[in-house]
Amino acid sequence: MARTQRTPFVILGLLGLSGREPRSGYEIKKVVDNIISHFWAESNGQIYPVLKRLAAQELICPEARPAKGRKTIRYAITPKGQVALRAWLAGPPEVARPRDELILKLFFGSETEIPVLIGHLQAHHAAAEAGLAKCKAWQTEVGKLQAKYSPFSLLTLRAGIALSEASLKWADESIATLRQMESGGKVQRPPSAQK
Amino acid sequence: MARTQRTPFVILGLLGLSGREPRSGYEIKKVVDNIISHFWAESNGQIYPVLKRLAAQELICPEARPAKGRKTIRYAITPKGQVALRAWLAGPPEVARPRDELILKLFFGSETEIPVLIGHLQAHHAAAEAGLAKCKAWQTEVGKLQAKYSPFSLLTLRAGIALSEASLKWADESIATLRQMESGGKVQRPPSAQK
DNA sequence: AATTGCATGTAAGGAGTTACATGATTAA
DNA sequence: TTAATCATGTAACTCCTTACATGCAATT
Repeated sequence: MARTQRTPFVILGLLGLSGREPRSGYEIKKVVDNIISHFWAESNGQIYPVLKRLAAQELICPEARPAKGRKTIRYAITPKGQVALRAWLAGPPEVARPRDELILKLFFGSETEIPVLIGHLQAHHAAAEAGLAKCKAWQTEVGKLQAKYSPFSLLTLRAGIALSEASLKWADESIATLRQMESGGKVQRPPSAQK
Repeated sequence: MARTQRTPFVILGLLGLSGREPRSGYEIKKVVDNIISHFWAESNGQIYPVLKRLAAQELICPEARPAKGRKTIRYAITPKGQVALRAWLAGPPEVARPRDELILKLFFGSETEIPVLIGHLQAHHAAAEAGLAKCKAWQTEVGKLQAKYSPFSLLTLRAGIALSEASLKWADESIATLRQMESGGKVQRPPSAQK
């Protein structure tokens, strides 16, 4: 009985955001990818069916005017939908079951050649750096257009930045440790970089 | 066609670890829960079927002697299994699709009362602190028994510690920011705590 | 004698992904 | 005209979890 579905609440949340402008599935997908991609992902195969279900439950409501030109269905959140959203938001956030493949491969490092591990870490480093840059760019963007964005998005961006930076630093240290191990130095313990 | 299953490789990896002592499903589950729980989780409903499949593929091999007393089936990794494990370890680690429910609820914070958000953050803080303590305890344990543990486990513990600490610090700052917002201060931006 | 821990497993069910299908509209 | 983008949707498939079932052994 897998964890209960979160997609409905992502949709309700986004439709409830500033202005409460009705949005189509396509637009929701774009917002997810562009704005909250550093902590959330959704696929179309999930969005469209949920959209229909939410409409059937009257938590969202398809826009009356059929939007001349393209065939787009924009949905708006209903009062009932807002109630459901708020109830969910008030509940304790479920903690994701940890599953970090990079760490796992590192843990089994004795079965691998060190340069391979260093490669994995470098790839992770690059990805984290890209993510960090994106968060920082967003941060200045949000800082400028404070009218458009909620102050809460700054909180979440800070999370992305803090975690990315920590991860980056750890990757650097780990690469250094692995290089030492490789060059014969029997380093049994990574240098304690803590204060 | 969901992401390919990682459980087989967790099992192969653990069976391939120091000593290559054969282990039962029950023991594997305990090792996962006790030693790598800060970055990986497995359920019995996954372990036992995979164990059978791996045995059928001859990547692992059930122990000959039936272990008098209890009915336990211990498996050892085969040479073929080691090849499979190494091939997987050498491949690029897949990055998990991000899905952080705490951050999501924070992002939709305008639909919630601030004290509720603070509660979420405090719960997260407590959990992160517990995780951090566990990693640190393990770190000293591994440091003492260096013969028993690989130096790679120190690398992964450092990851757990670094990430927990960053998360903890972020949570503290966020709680402070929310308190300011609550007490009327129109704080539009969290205090930039970066150097 | 009863409870706890050891130990292996199965059944049901949902979440979520990838990949494909379909078609309209706009820009080159 | 061709390609890219807009836009919605479905099908297949699998991972994974929860919950239950079963029984032996050791302890209290």
